Amino acid sequence: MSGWHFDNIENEFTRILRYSIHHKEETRRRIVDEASHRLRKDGIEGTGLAPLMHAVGLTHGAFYAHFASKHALVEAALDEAISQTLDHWPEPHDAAQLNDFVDGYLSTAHRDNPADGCPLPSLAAELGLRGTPSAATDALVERFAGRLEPSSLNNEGGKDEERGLAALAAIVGALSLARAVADPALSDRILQAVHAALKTPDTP
Amino acid sequence: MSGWHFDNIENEFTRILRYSIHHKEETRRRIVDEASHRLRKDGIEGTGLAPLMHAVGLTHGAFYAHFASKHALVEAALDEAISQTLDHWPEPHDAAQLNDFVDGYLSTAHRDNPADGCPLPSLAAELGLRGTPSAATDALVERFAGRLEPSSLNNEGGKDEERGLAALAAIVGALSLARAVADPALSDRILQAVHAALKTPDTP
DNA sequence: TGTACATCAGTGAACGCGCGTTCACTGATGTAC
DNA sequence: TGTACATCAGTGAACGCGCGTTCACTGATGTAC
Repeated sequence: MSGWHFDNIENEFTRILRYSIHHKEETRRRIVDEASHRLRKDGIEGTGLAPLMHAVGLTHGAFYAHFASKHALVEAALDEAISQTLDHWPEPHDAAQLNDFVDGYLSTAHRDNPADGCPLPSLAAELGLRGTPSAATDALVERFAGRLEPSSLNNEGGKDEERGLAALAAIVGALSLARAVADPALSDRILQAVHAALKTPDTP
Repeated sequence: MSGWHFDNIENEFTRILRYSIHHKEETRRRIVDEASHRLRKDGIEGTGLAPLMHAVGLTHGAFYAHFASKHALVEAALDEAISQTLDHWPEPHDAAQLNDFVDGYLSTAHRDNPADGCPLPSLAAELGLRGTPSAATDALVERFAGRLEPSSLNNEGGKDEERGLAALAAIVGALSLARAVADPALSDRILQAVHAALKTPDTP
């Protein structure tokens, strides 16, 4: 009797998990993933819900089965972009890995593919102007700056933390500017210039 | 006879200049000026023509008496913002003036008033993503980088031009990030960090 | 001086469109018995 | 096995709104004679 009762509950629970939640979670994940790329490529205002949902293979009406509002999606998609970014450029453990980090960040591939890159160069301005700053952005800044600490922007003075933040500002600014200028040669020179400036003293 | 003829033309010309062109030019100037501030504060997509025109004291219908399209206004307003920026931070002639330059650019006043500041931190991403890069942006980057050349981002190696571009990337990135983060303390630390990194070696 | 006319910056209503959001409905899946 | 019912992710039409853009019109200014 009580066994049957609990079995019933478990079956009900399993059914919900197996079909309802798993399937819905997967769809939600696909929406967030697509949005995280579109956000970095087209900006927040430039990312419309209808085109987004159609890219995922659904009609736009389905959106509100997954999110309360566009703002909720933007938060989730930004978190996803940040998480992908932190995974893509992991903590460097020696000077060589740090150089790889900087090389990759300042590469033309990164400049030319904002959709798959760091959200800071593409979204920092919009996040700042629109007054929707999230703690996630702060976390990305702090963690990225931490990973850049061993590099030295300056010859002496200043704490490591300061150097990391300055290096982050330089690479984010470099990518922003490299994408904004019309002349490809100038764009390359910007990346190169910051690359040279960030060379650690022990790797001349 | 011919004198009367030419006088007539001159009067006609004067009339057109005094009322028509002067008045219209003044109105156009007011539209461009207002737009240049709104662009830096709200972005290109965030700047609507109707609110803009009403801020200038006109109805939105009058807009197309002055500009062929929103795009034409954006170009003019960006040129104006760039020109204002170059005027506001003139060529430094010694280390002290260069330090004033960097101090002003990285000030909390500049961070907190994007409408009156450099268009690069607020507009670089939108200009890059939307694929509307103008030669004016390139000119601002080149000239600003030139003005920052005496500063050294690195202890040695690299040409002056490289150092100027790297310094520009750092201050533009610093402002972008300082505006994007939620925590005011982190925002201040970013400005401070780049400020410390850009201290010239001869002014410790 | 007075009347008829020309100019043209600015008005205000309207257009088609894409936006974020809502909602009654569908249809596949699974349960009840 | 077969029929009646419940669930719920997704559909598709519709909403109000602000956007960039168009256009017939107004009204102040000045000329013609």
